[in-house]
Amino acid sequence: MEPTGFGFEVTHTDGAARRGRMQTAHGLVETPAFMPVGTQGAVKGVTHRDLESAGATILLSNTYHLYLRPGDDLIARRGGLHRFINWNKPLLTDSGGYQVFSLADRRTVDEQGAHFRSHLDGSAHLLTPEKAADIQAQLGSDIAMVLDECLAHPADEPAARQSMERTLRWAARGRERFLAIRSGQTPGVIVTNPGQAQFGIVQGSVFPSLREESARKTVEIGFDAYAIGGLSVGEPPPVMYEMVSRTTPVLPADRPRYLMGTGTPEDLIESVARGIDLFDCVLPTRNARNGQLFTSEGRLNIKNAKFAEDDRPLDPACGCYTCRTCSRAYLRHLFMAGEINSATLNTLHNLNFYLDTMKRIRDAIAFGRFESFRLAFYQSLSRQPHIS
RNA sequence: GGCGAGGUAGCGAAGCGGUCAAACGCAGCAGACUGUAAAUCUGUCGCCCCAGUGGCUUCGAAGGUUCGAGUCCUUCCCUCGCCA
Repeated sequence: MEPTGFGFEVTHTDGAARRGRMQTAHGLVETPAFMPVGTQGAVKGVTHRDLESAGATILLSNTYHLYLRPGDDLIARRGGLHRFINWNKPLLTDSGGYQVFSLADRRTVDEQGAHFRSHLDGSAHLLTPEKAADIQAQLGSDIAMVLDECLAHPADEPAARQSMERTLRWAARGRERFLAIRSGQTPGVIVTNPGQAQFGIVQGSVFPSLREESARKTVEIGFDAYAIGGLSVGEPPPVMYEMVSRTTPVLPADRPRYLMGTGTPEDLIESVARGIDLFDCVLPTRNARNGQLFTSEGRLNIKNAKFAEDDRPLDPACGCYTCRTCSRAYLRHLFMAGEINSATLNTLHNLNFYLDTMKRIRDAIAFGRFESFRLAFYQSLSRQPHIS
């Protein structure tokens, strides 16, 4: 373990896939891992207790949203995000880089940073790489992300290069600020987690040479670990897999690799096969609220009329609370009736499915059987495996 | 019994001579969702098909006026309100 409280150890490899242990200031994360998304300090529809019993070991939260409401100062006065939300396990905070993408019509970007008009009250806010580091220091997450520019797809190569190079300059500034905070040179900033680590983010759109250059230069800046950003933004999955394949070999083998914002169960498996250790995605939680459930036999839309009198569990192969206690007919009724329990039960299942899939992936790697796991996974979906 | 208001697609409700198979909302049916402005959004929603500036049948019922009627007239049936 490093002085920061952060460390990583690869315990097994199977092809490019790795199984490992990531140490943070609030505990250990077995990798490959999936991080449920709790943007505003909560995963929508479920309690922390639900998350723990589903096997979540690390949650993701969001700098931009918590800064706007309730404010990082308020959270710092409560002793930091862990204490405020009463989650005593690892936390990662995204920097707000994704909001540069998702709130594109409410912001402008220049060299300084991203100028936002708050979606809550229209007020103006400037998020710089330094500010993102300050906010995250006050939140006290175990892993802070550097501010990047998540570029929309498609982008042409000159634009992608320009954006990637700006992200590199922001990365250097963000890193410098992070180190200054750590060494106590920022009196105005309340540090609520001295063991916080910081990850850099690789950009470069869908251009392999830009991805490779971004990875190399981000590593040169020197972060605790590295993420791949700007994917899962509308490009075809094979393109994303190709970008991952081109990027992971450039990243240090002794540091975790985090593919941001991904993905479908297939995406997770394909990315683990290419050397990814960490994921986050809103898909299991958002789609649960919208009636789409992930099962061992593929996706299922509980809204469909064909489930109205279907007495089977969602996924006979699943042992989650929802599958143990609810029929498809009941879950459909709850959705159609707009019952809050619908969101909760569906979210519980989807997260269980995702986290269980990750556990199976870890076990498969440990036993050196990841490729046969991958093939079996496609077989259960009655689909052809991806071939790169 | 008298006076008044009204009967439009599964429900609610626009429509006041042609551009009406008929706005809009709900319900229904289907789809999308990938570092969460999302319990959201999109499509569809009389019947038929070769799926289109396509065919057919509709706006309480029956008749009528008109080149043309959901829209005007007559009669009837039925709802609701007020008065007896």
